[in-house]
Amino acid sequence: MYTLSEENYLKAIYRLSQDEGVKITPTAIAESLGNNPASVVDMIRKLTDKQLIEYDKKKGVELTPQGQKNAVLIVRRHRLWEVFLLEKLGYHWDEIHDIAEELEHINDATLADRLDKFLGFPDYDPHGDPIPKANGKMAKPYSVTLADMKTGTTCRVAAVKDTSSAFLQYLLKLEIGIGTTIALVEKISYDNSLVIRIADRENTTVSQKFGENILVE
Amino acid sequence: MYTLSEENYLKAIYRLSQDEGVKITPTAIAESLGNNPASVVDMIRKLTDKQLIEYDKKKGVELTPQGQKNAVLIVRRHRLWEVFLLEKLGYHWDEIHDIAEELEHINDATLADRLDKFLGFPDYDPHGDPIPKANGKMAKPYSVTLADMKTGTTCRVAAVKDTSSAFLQYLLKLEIGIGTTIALVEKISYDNSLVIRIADRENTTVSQKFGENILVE
DNA sequence: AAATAAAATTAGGTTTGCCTAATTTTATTT
DNA sequence: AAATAAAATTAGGCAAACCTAATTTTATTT
Repeated sequence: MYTLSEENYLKAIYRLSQDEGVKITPTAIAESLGNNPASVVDMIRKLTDKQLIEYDKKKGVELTPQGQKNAVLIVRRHRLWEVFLLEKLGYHWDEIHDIAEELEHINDATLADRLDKFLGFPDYDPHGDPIPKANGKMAKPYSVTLADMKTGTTCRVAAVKDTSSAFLQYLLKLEIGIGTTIALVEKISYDNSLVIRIADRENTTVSQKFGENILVE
Repeated sequence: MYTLSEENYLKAIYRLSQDEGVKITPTAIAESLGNNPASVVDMIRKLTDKQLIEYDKKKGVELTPQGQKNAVLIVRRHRLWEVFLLEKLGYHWDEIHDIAEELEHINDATLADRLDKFLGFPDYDPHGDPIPKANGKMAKPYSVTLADMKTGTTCRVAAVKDTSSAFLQYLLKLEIGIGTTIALVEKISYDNSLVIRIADRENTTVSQKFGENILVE
C-alpha cells in the first residue's frame, strides 16, 4: 500500500496531532523522525499528492480522513503487537517498542483483526496507551501526569509517556508498573522534584521530568 | 543487519542450493526473484564484498558459512511465522506464505527463539517443510514426489513443493492436506497423468505437474 | 572450427528517500 | 521599521536497487 517511509511520516504526523492546537511544522516533523527539514518538504509534497495530508503555511500539516485512517491503523497494529510480544512471547516492556516498530508495517487485510481477537481484544497496550479498535475508535488517552497532582493525593499509574528503555528500566528498578499506586508526598519548589511513596514503601525523590512522563488516574 | 534485498537474495540462493549438484547462475537467481540478470550481477558483487557468498564462473554462486547461517535463520523465521499464522491466528494454508514473507525479515536477537518456544518447537511448517532449529540444524526435507511412486503403492502426503495459492486452493478442493493418504492407481503413459485415490474416496486424475509438486513418504 | 545461441557483463539511466548548502520567507527583537 | 534569527524551501547530490540496451564471454550446434 504505502512505503515504509510514508507510513512513518503518517505516524509521526499523527503523534504530533495528538497535542491539540499545536501547528505541525516541517521542522517539528523533522525532529520527530530525526530527519532533515529538507527531506520533510520532499515528503510533504509526496503525501499531499497522494491526498494523505494537507499543508497550509498558516495551519501547518494536517492529516486528511484518508491519512488519519491509515495512521490510526498503524498505531493499532503497533499496540497490538506490543501486547503480543509482552503477553505471549514473554518480553519485558522495555524491549518491545523497537520490534513493534517493525511489525506495525506488515500489511494484510485481516492480520490486525485476527491478532486483536487472539489477544482477547485488549483496550490498552503494555505502556497504557489505548489501542484503536477495528472501526478506528479508541479510548481517550490519559493526560494527567504525576507532576500535575496535588501534594497529599494518591493515584494509580495508568500509562507512561516516554517509552525509551532508559526510562522503562528505571521504572523497573523502582518497581513501578501500570497499576502501581503512588502517593505524592511533597513537591520541592526549588526544582519541582517530587517526593513520592510507591505502593506504601519508603519515600523516594524523582525529578520533574520523571513526573511529567508518568500518566495517572 | 542486512537489507531486505540482501536477505531476499540470500534466501533465493539458499533455495537454489537445495537442488544439490546444480550450479547457481546469475540467470537462475534472476528468474527465482523475478529480477533482471544485470541487477543480479550488481548484488553478487555486493554480497561477495560482504563475504556472504562466493562467485566463481565455473562453480557458480555459493553461500559462505556466514551467508548460509543467515539464510537458514531467515528460513527458520519464515516457517515459524507460518505455523503461528495458521495455528494461532486461524489463517488457511494458502494465505500464509506472503505474510510470512514479510515477517521473516524482522530481526531481533531472541524473537525467533521465543516464537519457537511459544509454538511448542514445531519440526515442520504447515506446508511440510522442516523448520531449522536454533542451532541451524533441521530434518532432511522430503524429496520423493507422488509422480515418483510405483503404480499400486500407497503413500502419505508429507509436504507440498509449490506454495502458490492456486495450487494450495486446488488441494483444498480435492481435500488433500499434510497427512492425507493417497494410492497411485495408474500412470497414463501418454502424458504421465496420474490416476489416484485420495483417502479411499473415488478415483481422480491429476497432471504430472501436480504429482511433481506433492512430496510423500 | 565456424556459426549461432545463450548467458554474463558493462554502461548508463531511473526512482526513492535521504543529505548539505544556499536562498528565500517568516517571525522575533531591538 | 530595521535588524536579526529562525524556519522553510530550492538546488543539486548521493546510495540503493532496480531497469534497458549494448557488448563481451561462454556454450552449443552445425
